[in-house]
Amino acid sequence: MTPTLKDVAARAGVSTSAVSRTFTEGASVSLKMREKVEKAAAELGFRPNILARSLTTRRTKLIGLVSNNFHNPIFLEVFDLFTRGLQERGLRPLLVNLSSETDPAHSVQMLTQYSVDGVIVASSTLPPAFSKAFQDRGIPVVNTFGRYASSPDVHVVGIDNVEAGRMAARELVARGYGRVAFLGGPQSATSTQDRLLGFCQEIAAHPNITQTHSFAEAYSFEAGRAEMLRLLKTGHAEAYFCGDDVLSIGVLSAIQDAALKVPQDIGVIGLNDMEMAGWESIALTTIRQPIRQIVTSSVELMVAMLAEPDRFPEARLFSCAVIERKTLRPRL
Amino acid sequence: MTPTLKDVAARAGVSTSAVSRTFTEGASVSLKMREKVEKAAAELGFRPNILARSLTTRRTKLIGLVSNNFHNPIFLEVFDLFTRGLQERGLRPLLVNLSSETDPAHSVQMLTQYSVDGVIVASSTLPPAFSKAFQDRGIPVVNTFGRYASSPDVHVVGIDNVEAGRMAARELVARGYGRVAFLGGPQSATSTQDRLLGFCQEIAAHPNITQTHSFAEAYSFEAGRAEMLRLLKTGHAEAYFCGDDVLSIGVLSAIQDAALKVPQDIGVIGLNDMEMAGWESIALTTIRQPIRQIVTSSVELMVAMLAEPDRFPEARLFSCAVIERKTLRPRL
DNA sequence: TGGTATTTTGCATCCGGTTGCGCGCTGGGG
DNA sequence: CCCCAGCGCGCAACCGGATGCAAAATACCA
Repeated sequence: MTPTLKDVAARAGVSTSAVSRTFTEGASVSLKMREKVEKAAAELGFRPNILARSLTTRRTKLIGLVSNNFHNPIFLEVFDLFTRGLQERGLRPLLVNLSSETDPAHSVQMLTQYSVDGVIVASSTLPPAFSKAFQDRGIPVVNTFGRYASSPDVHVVGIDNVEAGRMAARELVARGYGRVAFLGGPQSATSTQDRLLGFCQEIAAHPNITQTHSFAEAYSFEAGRAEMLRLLKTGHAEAYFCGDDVLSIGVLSAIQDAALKVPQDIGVIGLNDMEMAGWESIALTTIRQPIRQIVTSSVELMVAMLAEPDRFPEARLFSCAVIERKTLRPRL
Repeated sequence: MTPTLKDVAARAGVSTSAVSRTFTEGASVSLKMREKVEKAAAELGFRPNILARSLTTRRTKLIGLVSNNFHNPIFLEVFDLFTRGLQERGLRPLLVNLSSETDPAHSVQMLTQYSVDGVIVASSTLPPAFSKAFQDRGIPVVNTFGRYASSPDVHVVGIDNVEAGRMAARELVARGYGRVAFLGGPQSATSTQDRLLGFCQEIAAHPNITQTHSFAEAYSFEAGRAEMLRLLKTGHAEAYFCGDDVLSIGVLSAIQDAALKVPQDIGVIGLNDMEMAGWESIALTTIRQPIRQIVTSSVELMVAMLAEPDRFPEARLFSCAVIERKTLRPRL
């Protein structure tokens, strides 16, 4: 069907090695030979089969892109940036959706069966042990949005979630809220844990402010909305720091249902600054996580690891910033 | 590093063929042999290398998943459903983002270099010729969200966009709007063209209703908002059929900016029924496109084509339904 | 022009598996 | 007990391409 090395070699009247070499960067081929081969190849429409090549080169240029977050719109942006970044560098994302796959170990196996050159784990809700499993198999890993402290053996790119929690708390304090709360994502997510930690630390420094917290079941609109509806029944705080924008938007929806006003009755601050947060009908005050930089940096780190596999594990943390819109009352 | 057939064969004291056969479905192996091999394989943690295998079997189980729509949240849902559907059937999505890649022909080449078993083109803004390029290379293609009429040589799964356009028009007519408009996505998208066509057809049957139309530059919030802001300056219609929900939401935002009320001053009906359309703060009246069925059906069609490559091209069209919320005034 | 240094080239082997073919073994029927 | 059928196994070739090595071709220099 598709032409092979052999076909090209036959047509050009040269050995297969010669053909192979013209398609191998840095191989020794005379100009005359190259021209002859390229002509024959062009006529046949030949392109080397990367999978066959990978058998000897041990490079597939396949990168496993693993995530379990397919319900948060911010991840569409993440996938967009990842796929483009990888493509620009000649790498190909093999997408793995862990939402349904019961056993993560299974996808470790699968990705090794496909000889991926590396794996990017884009999630803060997957346990660090998962990322480590690849490492143990000798596969370079980058854990994007991961926790940096607990796993010094895996590369991490993201933000300092503890600091983000503090930042949110400082913002609520600055606006004079007396009863504040954290409404996090899944409690098992390291990002949730860290944001809560930072939040509590900061609030603790202000004895006159009371703090409570609870968790939504997922980083999703529905989960945020459901949790807030529950809270509204039992009495609520003056302001909420939500672990994520999409969660915040769910929360806003619940508040609206209860015929309460934001920011007059309740304040809300999110985290991420997804595109939607800026839409007029939402206008969410939030903490911007520099998604673009995080993803770009993750790709660059992956490329660096491919060149130098024994690279020492590294954490790349980016700083966040408060984006003020209309869901918190003014600073005092 | 990772154990190979040979290693297992050596440890089990059998030929490599025997090992290969125990891992090949339907091959002839005695029970005793199978046990011996499986024991050795388990001890070594052996899994056959799918890429090497593919050289002879000519099956990679890799499916190219091509799209250029990474800004419409509905596509996160689409990717979620696709990846899960493919995974459940042992297929692996190789994701291709065509937004940045200038030359689509390049990705045709790339996907053939990776010997993908099939390609799913999930887009209505890519020209049918693109899907056909795979067909011509002998690669099974499914064009999800494609246009069924113009390309009887490529499998298409989606909706009848002309009918969807009619449906929207009927809805506006039923609510007594006198000056209606279509605000479509990119004019080059077949979906836009067809929806406009149906819309015009239906309105034409009502001589007392006037109709205009214009196009946003992309299926995105910003594009919809920008186009509506422009329209508001030059005088606007009573109701708009937007080619997509995310476009509609952009339109709603623009209307809000102009201090106009929906549905009192302007009516809006979208298309898709993305999750967000149901959120309280948006409450978009829209035409539901059965995304789940479309994607599931696309995957099933792909599986069928893998089993029977010469299958006759087929169009699978699903019907839509109006979901009434709060952006159109009541029926008369 | 001869001789050596340097490229280029082809041969053969290998990457990790699969598979057609033929042989040996087992088993059942006569 | 013999014969033949049929299953199970190993041998060897092959999938598409990369590469070490040595031979061949070219370049360089005196």
